[in-house]
Amino acid sequence: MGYSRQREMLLSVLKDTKSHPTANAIYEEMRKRDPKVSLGTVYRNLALLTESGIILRIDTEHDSVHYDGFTHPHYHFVCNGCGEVSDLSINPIGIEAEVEKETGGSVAGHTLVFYGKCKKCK
Amino acid sequence: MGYSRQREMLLSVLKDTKSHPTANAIYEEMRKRDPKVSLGTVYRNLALLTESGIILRIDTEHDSVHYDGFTHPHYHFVCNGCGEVSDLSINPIGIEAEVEKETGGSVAGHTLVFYGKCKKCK
DNA sequence: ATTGTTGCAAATATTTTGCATTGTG
DNA sequence: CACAATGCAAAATATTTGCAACAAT
Repeated sequence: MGYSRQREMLLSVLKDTKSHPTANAIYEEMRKRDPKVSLGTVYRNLALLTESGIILRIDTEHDSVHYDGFTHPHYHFVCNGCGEVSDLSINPIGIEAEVEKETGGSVAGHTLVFYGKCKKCK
Repeated sequence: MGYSRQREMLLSVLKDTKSHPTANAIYEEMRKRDPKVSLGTVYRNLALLTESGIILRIDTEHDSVHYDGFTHPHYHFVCNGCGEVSDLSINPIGIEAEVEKETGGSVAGHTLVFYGKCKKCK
């Protein structure tokens, strides 16, 4: 994976926000800086960066996939009202070894998502 | 939500398997019993049953949404190799109160998904 | 020069919806 | 009968991909 201006731009968009944007929201933001970027490029780079562990994808029960530029291990809270995705600072749980024992496989990571109503929507 | 033959069939398909099928897999299975069922009906019933908490939806980083007829609280393991989704019997974590304190909102539930390689794909 | 990446547009895949019809209470 | 649910097909959404042109090393 070499360098590319668009990939840099995508990363910078993602690092500059706490809003966990969707592919389309990232696309819209990138278009403000360069109206020529294409949605295909956004998806291709999101896939590349996710596979390399440089960014994180967040799958929720609501809309399409959200992305997170903050890779330090952490969890998420999703509001069932407004759909907002926010970071949590609770400590990572340490039960992967237990899961490996139960499954007989190997665990590479896990995602933990809490659902509910945020302060505003409660 | 009244009774319907198709909804019963869907539930029975889901109760009879541990495979956490996708909407389409459920549709195919139902077609074997009644070739007339439509995919729209499957999706409508999956939405209804999920909202009522009668079944569970599982969002993974791989393919489309999986469903689970087993509602007793539990977590999942997804194989990055074959895509198989399996149940875990580890104990539910009790940190929703902590999340409520941090967010100032209310928590209704959470999902915890482990990723890795299963015994076969390892 | 070679290889990776892009923009564009078309193709897939997934999910939702309108509507006339049928099933359930 | 009244209302809910269905089948079908079309629409809306989301994502992936082929390919010729362009950018990076």
